[in-house]
Amino acid sequence: MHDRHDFPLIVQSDLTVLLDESKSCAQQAREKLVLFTDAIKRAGSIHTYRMTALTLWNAAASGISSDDIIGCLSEYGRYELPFQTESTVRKLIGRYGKLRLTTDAGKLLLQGDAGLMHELQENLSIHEYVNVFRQSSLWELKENARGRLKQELTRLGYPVIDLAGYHAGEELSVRIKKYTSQNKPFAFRDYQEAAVNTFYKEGTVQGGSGVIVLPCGAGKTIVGIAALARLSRATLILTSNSTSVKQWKEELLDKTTLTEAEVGQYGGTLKQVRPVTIATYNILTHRKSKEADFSHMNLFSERDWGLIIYDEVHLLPAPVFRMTADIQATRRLGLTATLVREDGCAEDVYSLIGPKQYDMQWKTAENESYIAAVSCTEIRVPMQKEREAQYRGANARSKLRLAAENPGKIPIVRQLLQEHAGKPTLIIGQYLDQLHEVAGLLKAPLLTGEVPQQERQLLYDRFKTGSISVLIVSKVANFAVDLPDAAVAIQLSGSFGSRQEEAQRIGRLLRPKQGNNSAWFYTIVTDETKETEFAMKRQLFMLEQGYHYERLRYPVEANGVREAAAP
DNA sequence: CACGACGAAA
DNA sequence: AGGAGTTCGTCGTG
Repeated sequence: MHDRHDFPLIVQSDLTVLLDESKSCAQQAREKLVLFTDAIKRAGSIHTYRMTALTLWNAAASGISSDDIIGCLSEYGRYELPFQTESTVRKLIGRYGKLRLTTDAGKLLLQGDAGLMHELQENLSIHEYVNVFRQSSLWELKENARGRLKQELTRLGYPVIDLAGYHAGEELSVRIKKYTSQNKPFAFRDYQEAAVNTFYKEGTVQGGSGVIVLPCGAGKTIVGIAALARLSRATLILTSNSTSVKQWKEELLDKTTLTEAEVGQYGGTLKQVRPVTIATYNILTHRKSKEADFSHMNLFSERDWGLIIYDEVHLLPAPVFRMTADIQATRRLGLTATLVREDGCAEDVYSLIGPKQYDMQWKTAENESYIAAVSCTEIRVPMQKEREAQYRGANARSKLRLAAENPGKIPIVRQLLQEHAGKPTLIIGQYLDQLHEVAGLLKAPLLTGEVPQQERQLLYDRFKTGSISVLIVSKVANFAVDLPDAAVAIQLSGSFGSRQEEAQRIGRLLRPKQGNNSAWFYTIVTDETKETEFAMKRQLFMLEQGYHYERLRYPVEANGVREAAAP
């Protein structure tokens, strides 16, 4: 075999794949790799990706074959594939499509490969969902088993293709407007149209439930609206917070022929159940006391919904999964910028909402100028000399905080502000103490959870018009949908390895920009502390999306911060 | 009755 | 492994 030491992939026998970024073709390899893996680690230029049953089935659901995967691994692999890797991949991908849920004469059936189903019959956990084992390749299921059986089989390692169909739901007359309320021409972008086409194939039972993954700022709401209009049925929209509820309503009224009287908000003091109803996950899971039922879950049955949209499906709470298991005959559309869940419920999203139907790499959206080009930089500053001893003596949890609140970060912030003077800039942090201090030093306004809505609006407006160019924000910024976009974001501290958080924060920068469509994201961490590790974990998602973090170190001399090379 | 303040929950 | 934010519902006040 000729020398392949310059090839970027190293495939390991535990189904992890190392990508060496420094090799040629690494970017090409990554583009293919991310279609069937998750990113799990980064150490220097070596990125670790992993194939799991779930990543492989999601790949299979979007039309990728074993040959494509084996082909990619062999083409870019430095060594021959380890023993059994190929067969394991083929085995897992092969399971996709082996089991199908169907209906016949009103009965729910599981059909498939006789050998496999014979084997599964040994699993006692399956029996409670089965009415009659008619044949080894055909089981008649209990009426309410559809969701829970899928969940159980997925857990056992066998995905089910659900072809049991959907009930139509209450009809609703709705069309997309050619011109928005402000008389601007409106049309779907190609990828939005394509996403909806995969989700809903007229006259078939395929699609109809699943997840569409699009970058922040690529118009997920618009995709939801397109699906709603395509189906023209009563729709329940679930989302993460009340700002987002308002935003959905505004978009619906702006882009469709739906009237005020047809769109209801369910939450707070308003409990409207209308042909299109928007609610938060929070209210669904709210109970009066620990023992009481989830009384608001009735919302699922209060109308004959033809479609349920799960916005930010990566945030979906456990009780809503349970409810969703019971309504598998209703079409379901999940929307998200990232399928990554830190709580391990990705499997439930797959089995109960549906497989991934469509996704687009953030880098692709950037290349097409749908979103701004963000350059990401991690800046490492040393721990202040006088704090080093304190840091060493501290316990694990105060260590992180000491590192995060390192005052040595402040001069860097000043320098970055100078570099990007005049551009709308967000300074984002995790600890209120630190943020208050920075706000005082920089004489910039601070937005936290305790700032009343009115005042927030005032700050947003002033930021939008440019009368203030720097805004310091706490975690409110993670989900405040109406926070204006910025061109520069500086992250002073962030929470433990939350990829979602990093993605949300960068999402703030993505709206296309005037001029050369550029934006900058800086994350400042204290060198040689736990904080760098956390930062690395947060960056995984963006790395998976093809973003590259530049890394700078700021050496300190006796008299302070030395000038570093401009990024 | 409308509204804001407050505590509890997850 | 933790801090911050959000939301609901209740209670007190004008």
